[in-house]
Amino acid sequence: MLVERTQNPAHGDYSVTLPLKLARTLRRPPMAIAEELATAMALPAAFGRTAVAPPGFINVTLDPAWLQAQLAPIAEAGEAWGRSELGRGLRVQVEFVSANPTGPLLFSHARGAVVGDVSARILDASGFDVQREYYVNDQGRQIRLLGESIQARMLDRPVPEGGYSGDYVAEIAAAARARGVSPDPTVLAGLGIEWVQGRIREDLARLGVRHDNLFLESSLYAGWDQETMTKLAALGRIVHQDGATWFKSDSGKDEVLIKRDGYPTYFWSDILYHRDKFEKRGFAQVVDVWGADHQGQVGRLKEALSVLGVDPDRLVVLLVQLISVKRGEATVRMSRRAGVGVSLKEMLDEVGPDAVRYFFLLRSADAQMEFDVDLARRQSSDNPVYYAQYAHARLANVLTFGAGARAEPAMSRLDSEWELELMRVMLRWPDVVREAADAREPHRLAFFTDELAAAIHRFYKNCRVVTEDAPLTAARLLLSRAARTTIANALGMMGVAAPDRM
RNA sequence: GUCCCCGUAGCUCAGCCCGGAUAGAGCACCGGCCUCCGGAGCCGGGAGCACAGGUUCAAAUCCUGUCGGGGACACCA
Repeated sequence: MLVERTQNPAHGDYSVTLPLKLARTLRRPPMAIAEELATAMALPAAFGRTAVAPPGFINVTLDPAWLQAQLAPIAEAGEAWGRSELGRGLRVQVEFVSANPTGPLLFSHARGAVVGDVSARILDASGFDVQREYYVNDQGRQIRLLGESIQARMLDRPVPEGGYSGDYVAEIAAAARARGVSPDPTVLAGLGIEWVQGRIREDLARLGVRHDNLFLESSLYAGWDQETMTKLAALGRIVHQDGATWFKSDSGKDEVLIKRDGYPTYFWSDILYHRDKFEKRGFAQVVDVWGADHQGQVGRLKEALSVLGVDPDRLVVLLVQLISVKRGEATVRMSRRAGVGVSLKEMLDEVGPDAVRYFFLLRSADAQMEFDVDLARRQSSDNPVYYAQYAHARLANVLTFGAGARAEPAMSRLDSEWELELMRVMLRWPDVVREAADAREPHRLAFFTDELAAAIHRFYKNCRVVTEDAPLTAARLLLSRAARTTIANALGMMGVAAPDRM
């Protein structure tokens, strides 16, 4: 039987639409079915009353006494409130950011960083064994160009075609000179990668993002490549043509694996890398967070995995849509490839990590978005993140204020619309986490948090917590503790601070 | 030409996967609220499902098409 939440609280907490769906097959009026079903239903004690409403809904309402009885356990559970073991310790990897180590992170990378990080936090809270990985393209043309660019800088030569020319290149060159490193492009590339990775780690740390593992692309070519190539050849999937090595696809559109110049394509390294995740390291599931501009690569990678005997459904690719940054009247579209735009560091300086995270989480990953820098800066105190943080700070404050109270809480007196509404909202928290995990949609956390904060503010404004009435005060303090626990956990799962004062 | 994402209030976005009862939020705008736990707040107000068909008792939600915006279709990364 389908039970769903009502949109309108006046209709109760849950509704059953089965009578409407049965009307045709039973050839009876839906209202009559509803009446009969409502009488026959055996409901758990949590439900107070049921009502039948036209054209054939059965509405059920949670019993206030049941709601009130949930508060103490929530406050008691603390950080555990909302966590579950639904994942049963299944090994899952979330791979995100993975930007080439050829320059500092751009603001556009931050969206994937936040989506990946919070996805990992959600899976972790749901009882999965999560590893966060960063894949480092530490070889190939771009890395050679990085080395040559640093060399050019050291020797005061022009930057090579397609090379890198940012200030950081000069910094690396200066550091190399200071350390007496010889101007050899290969050595300098290694130095450059090290420097850039350090800088990336720094920026991510400021954003509250960390990885458990760095995986080097170069490690894929120590035998794993031959082994995989042999396997594909045995499967009849390898074709040599025009001096290159191709993957024979069922789509009719073959793809190059090894170029005529002997270097591997990204497709080839992707195959090796993902086969490594599943076959060598044994992850049950892998979540990749990619920019939308890589969308075309999902299908071919899954086909290759499938050919190699890996169930492609074990790989989930979250495609994060591109963002544009608006400054004044100018809008700059940012793509990973464009290589131009605002640096992450700059944006962290301007807006702060909490606002950046919350702002990204207030959009679903598959929607393009525009980030208005001037707005984010100018109206920082109106930013939704402060609304949520303030709700937490208010509760922290009132709990301190009422700390001395000693009385048996009169739970049944928490019966105003604001108190009951706050309980209803906070009790949804475990469902929100589960749904966010199932759907891989971190943004659900932010929308829930916003709703919870609103319920907290309304409760606070309409129900004075600390009064002469000791039993009522005790009950409202307990409600405040449960609400604070919930919003602290929600903010925490998003990696956003939950301050006691602000 | 083919494929993917998007089109909901003046602006930025939820809701669509899994169809239900007056479609939500923030910002902006208008009007109220500080003798009392923090006014970064609360209360009230106007305004919207791109378009056209179809399926259904019921469509923002499912299907088809059209029109817009973005992205992808390399021996680039």
